[in-house]
Amino acid sequence: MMHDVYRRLFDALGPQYWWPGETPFEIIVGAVLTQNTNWQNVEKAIRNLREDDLLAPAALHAVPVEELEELLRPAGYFRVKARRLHNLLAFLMEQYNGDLDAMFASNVNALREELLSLNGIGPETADSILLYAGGLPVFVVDAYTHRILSRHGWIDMEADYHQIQDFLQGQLPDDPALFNEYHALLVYVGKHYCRKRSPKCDECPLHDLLPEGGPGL
DNA sequence: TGCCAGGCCGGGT
DNA sequence: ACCCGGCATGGC
Repeated sequence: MMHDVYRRLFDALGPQYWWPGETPFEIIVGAVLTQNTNWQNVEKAIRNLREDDLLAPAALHAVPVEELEELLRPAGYFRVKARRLHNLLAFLMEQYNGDLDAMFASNVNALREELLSLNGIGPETADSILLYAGGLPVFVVDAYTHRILSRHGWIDMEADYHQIQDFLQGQLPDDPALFNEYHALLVYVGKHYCRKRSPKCDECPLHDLLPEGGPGL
């Protein structure tokens, strides 16, 4: 079922060319900055970092947290995010000497647990790092995923992160490229057709898959 | 103009 | 175990 949904979305919308970032490190930074935040604001902060040539582990780790705060200000929650990012960078430097390839070469599940143990890295941020920066086969679940799947009645409203992740991965081949494209397509649908307040369900490519009587909320 | 955005943490029941 | 407030900027 969920694989058919993927094919439907891909046929209707085409490839999304995600994640919107150029290097694995930039993707990692973006994953932290985009927590509950509009991507446009994240881009401003990343632009600040790029202008100062700080899009590399050692260089960014060397920036004092107070300076980092100012660079991250446009991304919102800037004090929290400066600490979280610095914290993640310390981990990266201490455990892997800033070598991302080395980090992603380790066991996926072990690495996932390590990331989750860091303050400020929850399941979505960890999985975004693993999939989009590391190319590892982990499905990223986000607010859009939850909303789209629950409105169609495919999952329970109360389903938690891991239930949704297992539900999807259980029906899909273990393919990072597929997980990548699928999540990107869900974000597109979430932004354009499945908004919180003004959903345009009747224009959504999945419209005919809605349950009888319209979407559940 | 208010409401919202690709979460996560910590403290209170 | 659950629930909830806090965190903050910029765009529509």
